[in-house]
Amino acid sequence: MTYANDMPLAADTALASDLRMSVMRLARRLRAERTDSSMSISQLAALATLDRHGPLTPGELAAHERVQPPSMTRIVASLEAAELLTRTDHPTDRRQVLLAPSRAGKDLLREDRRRRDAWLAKRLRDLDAAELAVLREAAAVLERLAGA
Amino acid sequence: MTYANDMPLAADTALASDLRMSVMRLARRLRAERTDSSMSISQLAALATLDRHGPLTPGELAAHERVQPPSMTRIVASLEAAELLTRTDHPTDRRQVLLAPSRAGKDLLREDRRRRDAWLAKRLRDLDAAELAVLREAAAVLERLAGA
DNA sequence: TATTGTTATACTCTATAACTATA
DNA sequence: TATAGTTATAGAGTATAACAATA
Repeated sequence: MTYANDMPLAADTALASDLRMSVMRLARRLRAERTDSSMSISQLAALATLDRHGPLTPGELAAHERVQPPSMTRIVASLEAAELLTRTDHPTDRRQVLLAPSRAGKDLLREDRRRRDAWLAKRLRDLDAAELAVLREAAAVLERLAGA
Repeated sequence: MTYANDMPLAADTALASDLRMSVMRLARRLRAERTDSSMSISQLAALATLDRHGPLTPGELAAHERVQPPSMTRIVASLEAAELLTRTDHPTDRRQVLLAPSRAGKDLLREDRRRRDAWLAKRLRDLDAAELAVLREAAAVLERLAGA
């Protein structure tokens, strides 16, 4: 029985509301489990983006993080001072530079992820098999929703 | 077959990682759908807490929002200036005051939720019946995880 | 004397505008 | 002349310390 496409819009609206609240609430809890309070959210986010996308110029990184270039200049400077990223010359354009996480930067990101995963994994142990199965399927669907 | 409780811990760690990433990513998208850019995140969050928990004193509200009392003084002052909340005298202690959202404040919160729900509901229409069923069950599980 | 809330002041983060170096 | 990045400066938002009013 595939009634979902025929259901009144109200049903999806209620699901949207429930889902939004539970997702936002869990996200707040996960956010609170940050590793290193010495690095700000913006600094960690910029470093994580470099780790995901590979080397970027400051301008590209600013665009990705939706901040203005001067703001990224400061974020990059602080990460560089902490030796969490490295700058290398752009191969063809001497105005530009390429940024990448250093070994220490990668280690910090890995530790950050590890701690958050550990917090969540610990709570997953309180769930039964059926609930875990639901989450396994839901993770993929949530990912698609976010990317849409 | 209920193998989940017997599975090696690594399996839950992988699920934790996948789930964390998808939840955080969706939360970012939902956050970006804010209604009213004239009110900051902190202001909106404080107002929403008053709406959920009923009248609170400034001190209680500061504790809920994890900010210091002087910071809450400023947030409350701005909400009051915008006529989004009201202050009433505490019934027994003249040092304290009770804060509650005004009618306009409730309307603003409702509009904010409506817009976010609409964004998500629109995307839910792209899913099939099985995926919607998974999300219906997952919403409850996620809620429990967040509250744990 | 302790507690609630506010005022005074400083720090962090981000923005816009102006500047330097390179294309 | 246009573009990449930085420096100078200003505006939010939050914190700590000091203060006023009430318990």
